Amino acid sequence: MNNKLLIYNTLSKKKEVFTPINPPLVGMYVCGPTVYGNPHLGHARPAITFDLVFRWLKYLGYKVRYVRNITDVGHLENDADEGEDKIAKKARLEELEPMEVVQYYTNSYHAAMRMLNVLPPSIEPHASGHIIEQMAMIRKILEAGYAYESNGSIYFDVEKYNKKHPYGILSGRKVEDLIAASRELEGQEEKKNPFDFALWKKAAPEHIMRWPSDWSDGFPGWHMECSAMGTRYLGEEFDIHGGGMDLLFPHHESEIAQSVAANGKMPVRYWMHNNMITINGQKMGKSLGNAVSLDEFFSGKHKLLDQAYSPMTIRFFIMQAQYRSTLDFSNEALKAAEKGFQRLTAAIDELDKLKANETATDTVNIAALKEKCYEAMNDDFNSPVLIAHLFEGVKTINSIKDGKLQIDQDNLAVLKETFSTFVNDILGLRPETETADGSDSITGKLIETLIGLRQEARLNKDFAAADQIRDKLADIGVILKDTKEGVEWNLE
RNA sequence: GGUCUCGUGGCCGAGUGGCUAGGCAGGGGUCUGCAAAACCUCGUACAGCGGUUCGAAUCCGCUCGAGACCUCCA
Repeated sequence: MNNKLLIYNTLSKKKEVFTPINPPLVGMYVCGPTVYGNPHLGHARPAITFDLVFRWLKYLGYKVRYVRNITDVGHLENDADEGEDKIAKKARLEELEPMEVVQYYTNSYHAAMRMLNVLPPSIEPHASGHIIEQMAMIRKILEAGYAYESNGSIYFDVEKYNKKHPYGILSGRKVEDLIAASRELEGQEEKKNPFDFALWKKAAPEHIMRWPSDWSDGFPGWHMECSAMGTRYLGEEFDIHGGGMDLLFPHHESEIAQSVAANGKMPVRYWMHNNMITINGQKMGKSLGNAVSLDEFFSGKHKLLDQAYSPMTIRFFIMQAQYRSTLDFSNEALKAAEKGFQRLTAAIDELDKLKANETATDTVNIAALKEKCYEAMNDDFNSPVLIAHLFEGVKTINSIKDGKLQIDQDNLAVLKETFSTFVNDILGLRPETETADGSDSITGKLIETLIGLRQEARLNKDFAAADQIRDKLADIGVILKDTKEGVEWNLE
């Protein structure tokens, strides 16, 4: 187990060996949701991706401080520096306090994350709770001369910054290209250049969310929160910063510029970006109107969905693709994931019941399988390859069960440990169906009784009666399987 | 228009110079009263055209197609 963890770094566009700044400590910051709407499948992707990263780093023995923010202020509609705050707009439309909107959608985000078995981060800071830190950082940028005041608002001077530091180092953009590509938008006369971004915005009179500052009653710009909170909890330099690929520019690019301007150093060693969920080949996004919320997946109530999909099906579906690839949503693909996941969990049930055979002659070697699982995760968190290896294990388990293979005590122990580690702890998958051992409940006893009656019918070769019992049980969601060891049942 | 990414069998999706990815669906078989499950087995895929090479899905060039970012989105 001496292989190294490789992480694809967006900054270098290469896989790099992961070397933390202060081992065994690891600092990781991931951009969380702007809480103005129900969480959708697109939110699940980064949450699950970085949950996997979090779990694996911890498994490797690192002490991880995982910070995932809640954006509850400063995220504007339309142009980054104009338009209404998303939260404030929702509050106005629904006649709620902005913080009511924030609380409501934060709750629903948390609920969805729990369903998906996403571990809570170590710290979940709110932007609105860190206005002081954001103002302090803006002051440092002003003192360093990389920002200017205009009519009560503070803007970052991209052109000046770019003379000493490359603006575009992360996204591969050049300021000259930005000039050419920038559109003429209204209300930008305050800025020296259209691509300058707001650090602080003076609030219009009708704006509800506002704080007093040295410059005006206003609110921080969107990019400020992540820089300020990342610095606050992880230091001026930390290990990993993650988020969706759509945040690469301008959000993350601007974070780098802000931190370099304020602190004089690159804030992050490894930038990680998950790719998008697509639907019919197009990005799933709230503004595109093709987003399906997680609740709709769990209930099946959406016109694009043929059926409901359980949280673990969604989780498995997402992890069957590498995080840097786009993942295309379709009912067919989700159903395939559902079946595959059922096959995996069924094998895990069997694994508990397997017996070792000490006189085994052609016993299987599990150590190699475990090693391959380990290598897959160390290769930039390659969950689809990990899952492929686990399915090799599934085949092994089923063959042992069928008596076609034998396993000794040591290998059986390793096999159980491997599945427990990689399926439960790392992939974070948990079984969803109730197993057949619920025979101590009244319901269980009733089912066992009916199975007994069916077995009598079968002995008497009264197959019509036997099949009728099986069909009726199936109607209420109890599935029977006749095996060599007897009848197994589980709930659908 | 600029920057970038990608095009893998019926579907999803790994791999990225020579060695079976895997899952789902489908065909055939074993087992079973039947069914289900499981196991065995089959399909002979890498957008197109050219080039490099002993050898390319994998490298290079061109063509076609798709997508992302450049404005809020995870």
